[in-house]
Amino acid sequence: MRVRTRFAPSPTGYMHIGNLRTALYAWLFARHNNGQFLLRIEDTDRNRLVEAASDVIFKTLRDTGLDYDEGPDVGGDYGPYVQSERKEIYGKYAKALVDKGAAYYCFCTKERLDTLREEAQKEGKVFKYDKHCLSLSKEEVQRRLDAGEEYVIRQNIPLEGESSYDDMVYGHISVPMSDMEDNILLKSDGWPTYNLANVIDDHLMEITHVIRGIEYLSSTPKYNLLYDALGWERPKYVHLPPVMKDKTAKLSKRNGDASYEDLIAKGYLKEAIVNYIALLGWNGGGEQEIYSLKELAEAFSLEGLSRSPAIFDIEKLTWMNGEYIRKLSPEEFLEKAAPHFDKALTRDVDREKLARIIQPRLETLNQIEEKVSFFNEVPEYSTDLYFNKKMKTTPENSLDLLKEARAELEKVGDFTNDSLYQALLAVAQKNEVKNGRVLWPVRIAITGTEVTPGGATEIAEILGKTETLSRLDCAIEKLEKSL
RNA sequence: GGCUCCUUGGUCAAGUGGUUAAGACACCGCCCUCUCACGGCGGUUACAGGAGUUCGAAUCUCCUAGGAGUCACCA
Repeated sequence: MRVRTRFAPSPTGYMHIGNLRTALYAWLFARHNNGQFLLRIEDTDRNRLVEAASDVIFKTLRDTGLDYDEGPDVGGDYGPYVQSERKEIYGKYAKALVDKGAAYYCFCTKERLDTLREEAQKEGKVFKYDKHCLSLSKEEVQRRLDAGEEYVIRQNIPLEGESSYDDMVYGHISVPMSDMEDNILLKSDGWPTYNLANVIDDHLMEITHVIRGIEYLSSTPKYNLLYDALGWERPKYVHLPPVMKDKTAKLSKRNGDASYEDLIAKGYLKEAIVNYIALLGWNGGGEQEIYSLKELAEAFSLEGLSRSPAIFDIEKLTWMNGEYIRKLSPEEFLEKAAPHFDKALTRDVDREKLARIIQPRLETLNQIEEKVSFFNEVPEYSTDLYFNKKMKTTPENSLDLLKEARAELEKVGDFTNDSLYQALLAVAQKNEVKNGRVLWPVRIAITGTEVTPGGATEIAEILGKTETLSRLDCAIEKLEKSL
């Protein structure tokens, strides 16, 4: 039997990390087993429609490399893949369930239900529908249907016994019938609820493994009753633990927590995001942490899935992102950095050289802006920056060496790192001081910044001779004034 | 509250009756070094608690505690 998995999100307009991870795992399982992966849009809640929300889903899956064999925008033999285009199908099966006695028409008004709910609450009990309409005779049901009365179709849960199944992650799950309610399968607006739609679609689309969030773990026995009533084979189930923001709260857009788009906007690489979330709830048993999508597909197995919630740790993602940035070829890096350079640089500098010194020092692409701003102009700074204990520099001793350094640098024809470094080293040697005594002040003088990506001579090379000397002159002048 | 599930360092986690209880992030220290970062080396920190089974328990059982999910004409 060929493995078929699916990702079935409801279109909300963004892709949150937990959802993406669910899609990833479903995709990985399918690919690992040489199976098929499909996308289905669950939009049966007509009150919550969001304009063009499916586009975010299409785009994110395409972006991350989670290609689907069937789906709304790619077609397939089991379509349509959007639930709102399958309305008649659900109605048909809802009625079939009624005929089999597994479901029944219910005409109870909102008012009656509310009253019941209130009473239950007063008595401190959990409200459960009382199967009131189950006792209606066939004739009466027909009469009220003919009269055009509003109705829903409810699942008829047996009064006794239990329903159980074996989850591939959580093991044996068993729920007493008495704890299940006669949930609504078909709403009064004619649309199905998730309870009905997921069962019909997963069966019709021949899904072999249902991979979804843990929120469905305890309602799955109810769905199984439907499979049984229809005489359908139940799929295998793989429920996934949640992705948490902290110990007690789930990651959610409502809390302002990062979505996939947000992370991309913050300068994270899609490969790093995918790699990181793959490890949030799964591991291959070994020590490998950096995985390409392809490697993940090869290594993925259900045994590696965790049962406990995982907290989303942006720090580790950030570290991993740094790893991915460093792995980029110079060309790839330049391409990804370009928009940030455009934004950050007002002066014309050699981007290739700049890229070379900055690439190993980045954890996110967005850090480029802050790290290169001194190339545009020297910021306001205090001459206190010339104090450095380890280098044994002070504004006073810096001034003298700066003057000497300036004179030497002016003589350098080949204005490259190596030559510059040699020139400054010579200054240090001549004065019989440690290298830092001259390198530190030079770097401060030409950057006005305590921490820079790269050393004095690397930066001088990028700045160029004219700019370097001019900055040195300004710095010398500034020092003289302050002393 | 009922039901279902979960519980190894701050975080992700390996571990399936006998281990000095891995590794990674973070943190700290040292080295490298023209600052920072990278890299290298080292360090602090964990089996939620309690009973039991067993020669022996992070691993099996039970209880307690904590947490999560669910209990909609949302998915």
